[in-house]
Amino acid sequence: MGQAAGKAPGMTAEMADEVEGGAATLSEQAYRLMRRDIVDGLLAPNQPLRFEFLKDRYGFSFSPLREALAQLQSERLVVATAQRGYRVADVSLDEMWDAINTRVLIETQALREAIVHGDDDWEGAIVSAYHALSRSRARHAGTATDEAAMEEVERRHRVFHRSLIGACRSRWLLDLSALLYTQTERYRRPLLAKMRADISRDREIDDHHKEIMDATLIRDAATATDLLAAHLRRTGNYIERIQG
Amino acid sequence: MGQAAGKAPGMTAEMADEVEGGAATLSEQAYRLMRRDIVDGLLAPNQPLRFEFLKDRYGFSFSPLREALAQLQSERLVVATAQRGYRVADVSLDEMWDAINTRVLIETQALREAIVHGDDDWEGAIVSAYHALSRSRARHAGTATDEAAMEEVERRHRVFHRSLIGACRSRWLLDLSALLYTQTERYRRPLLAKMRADISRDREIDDHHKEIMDATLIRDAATATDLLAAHLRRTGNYIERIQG
DNA sequence: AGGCAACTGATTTTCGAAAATCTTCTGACC
DNA sequence: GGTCAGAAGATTTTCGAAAATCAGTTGCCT
Repeated sequence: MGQAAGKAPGMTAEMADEVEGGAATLSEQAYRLMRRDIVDGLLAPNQPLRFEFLKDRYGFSFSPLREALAQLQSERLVVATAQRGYRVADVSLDEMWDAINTRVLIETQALREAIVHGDDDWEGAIVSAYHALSRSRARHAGTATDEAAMEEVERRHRVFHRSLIGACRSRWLLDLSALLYTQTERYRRPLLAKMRADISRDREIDDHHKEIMDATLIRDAATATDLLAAHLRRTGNYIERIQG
Repeated sequence: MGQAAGKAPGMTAEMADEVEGGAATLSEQAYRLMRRDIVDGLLAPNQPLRFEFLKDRYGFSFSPLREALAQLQSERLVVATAQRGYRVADVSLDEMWDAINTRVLIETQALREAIVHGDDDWEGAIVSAYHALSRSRARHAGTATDEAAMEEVERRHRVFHRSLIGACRSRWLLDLSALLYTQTERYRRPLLAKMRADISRDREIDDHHKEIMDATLIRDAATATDLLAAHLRRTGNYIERIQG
């Protein structure tokens, strides 16, 4: 069972489900679990990652854990210090904005290229992803306490964003997009419950998604990329406001 | 001895010398050595990386080797297949152009930001780096057989390019620039001897570096970034021509 | 001749102990 | 009380053997 599909930096746990049934090594499993927990804030920024603690938490012995940490290190989700182990990489508003702005740079370029190359299937995937997301959001509107519902919305949210750039032919742009998505999720996901409880904002988000989609489908690259950039930055502003 | 300075993705072996005297773990050493050998083409594209082979070659036992490979995997220099080990990531002209174009996207943005934020020290670093590179190139012009001389030129080449974006305040752009630099070096370094023996081209390169520097120093971002993009793509064209 | 199962050898991955290193505590000295 | 050296305990990293898996070969059956 190859890992080529599973090894793009920043690949989400959802996308990894396709190979979950395959023979993922223990280190691969550890990598995914830890990455998820870092992104969700369950492993806190700057938290030391002691091996006995990780062994208790995840049930893996040290070697797979170390391999997973080596990968997470290269993705800047953990920081290694020789002889003194690993800790979760810190977060900050500066880092958040750096990640957002870099993500804007990458994803607007990926969107531009998708708009150039996209075909009917690509358009269909966008429409379908938007539809699923929108319905899911509406069905669970204001439901800020149902974990499974929120996970479903998040999964569809991810699929929607990914579908926009689905026709981009640059492997590097797609990989970096996924990497930066993960980084920015570290700021957004811990605030999910609060954001989802904000009904008017939730409605706004849906509108923004639709505007991005519409501009994309009529192949208006300038408008689509502007809307995407604004959407990403608006989330940053919201997070900044909440964090104080 | 912290590894924060040593862990930026794609950091070159030269920059790592600053921490070489520190207590680098065996896995860190393995990572650096293997990365260098992959970039230099000594570990060939698509070559399986057998652990006994690596143990013989580098003198490390399996655990540090595995950790190093995990890092290289996240940097797309090796490909992992569950239960079947690792192999060096393949190269292709398509991949080269993807890496070059993505590098152009990242580095032109980094240069734009450096031009906005750069101060006298930054300018001084550029001038000094250009001077050192140019002198080194002239001193070793046409010397395509002296390894040490070529390494010196390459080191200075790297320092020059890095100095251009030295005043960029985005950690992400700097890290991604280093990562993409490493990727594109996989195509350039194996052809170094041939390129350095091409005297007229070598003189041209020097001229291009100067033009980029001059535009940067007068803060003409549009010209500087155009020249940088053209420089990077010209190298791609040269490689494409040689490879057939 | 082709297909399949079992076996053998090669290779990868994991395990846990040993070695190495760091951190904290204790006791002696000023 | 403060400082320093040594000891003890905690933690990390590495090692190499065992367990797990893969790849190739052999033998049997149709």
